[in-house]
Amino acid sequence: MGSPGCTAQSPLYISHPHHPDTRMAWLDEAEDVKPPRSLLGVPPELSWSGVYLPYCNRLAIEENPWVLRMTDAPAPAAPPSRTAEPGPAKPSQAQEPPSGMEGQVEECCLEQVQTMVVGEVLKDVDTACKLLNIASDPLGWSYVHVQKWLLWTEHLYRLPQVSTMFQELTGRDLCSMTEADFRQRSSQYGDMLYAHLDIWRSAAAMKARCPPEDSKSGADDDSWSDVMCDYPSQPIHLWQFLRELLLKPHNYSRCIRWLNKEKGIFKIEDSAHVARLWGIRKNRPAMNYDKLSRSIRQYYKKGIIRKPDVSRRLVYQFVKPV
DNA sequence: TATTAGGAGTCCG
DNA sequence: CGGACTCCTAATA
Repeated sequence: MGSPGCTAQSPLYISHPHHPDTRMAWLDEAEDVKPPRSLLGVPPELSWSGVYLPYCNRLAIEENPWVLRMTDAPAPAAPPSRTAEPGPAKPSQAQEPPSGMEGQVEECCLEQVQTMVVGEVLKDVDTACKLLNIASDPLGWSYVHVQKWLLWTEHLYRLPQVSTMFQELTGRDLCSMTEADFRQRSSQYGDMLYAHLDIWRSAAAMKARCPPEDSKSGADDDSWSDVMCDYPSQPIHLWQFLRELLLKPHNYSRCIRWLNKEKGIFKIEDSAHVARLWGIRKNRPAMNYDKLSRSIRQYYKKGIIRKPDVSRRLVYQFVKPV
């Protein structure tokens, strides 16, 4: 039988790259989707740690693998139970918790997890910045940047369309708004957006405090920076965008990946997802794979992208490999 | 049913 | 004007 099986479990579920059954609901169609309520009510005056843990617990459960990959932590990952509470996770395997230094160990682990989580959040904010081509500090955002961020946030938390409630606002405007102001614009999701903005502001503040220094630090297979430096803030071309996604397998291999990097052959694994990302990037909420693929096909004539010799569905080839 | 291909009109920087 | 978006028809797997 073609029963959808795992899809019916959570009311939050819309679509997920892991599932072949990708039911695409663009933002304005997602009326039945409730926001992750546990995100709400996070007092803005809380510090990093206070803010992040609730968020990350939630986000891990929300399953946002292409953006927030908390679940990829090297620690023996707890099975993704659907309880969002930050309480002690019940070990599912036969593993006796040591009783003696339990407190110390727990505290130490907590700190490690916290550090890791903060790092991951910073990375994810950074990735989102690059994907959206906006600065990480909301204070510098234009109207357009604000809208992009809103679209992105809608996408992330599967919110119905809220961006219309925040038109004509710069990042500075946004930052000067109180939580009540947010709620006034969107009674249902205002506080959540406020909290999410707070994360970005904190991330920007953190980045300012600790300068990047990333450069050669790790074997971070690939870096956006070179890509982004080439086109500081110009309108990006589709082929460039696709290449960017391909150069970030860590985040996007579930939706687009190389089949043969040397030859420039790649496969779009989740066409709807790639289209959605492109739509967010270009501020085109109505973007879909139909249109995206039409744009790709325009590249045939221009000799930028072509179908590989053996044509396969959703497989394309850069004429000039990277 | 989703993907592929390409024509054609439109919009925008 | 170029590039992308949009809508379209038709073919194909």
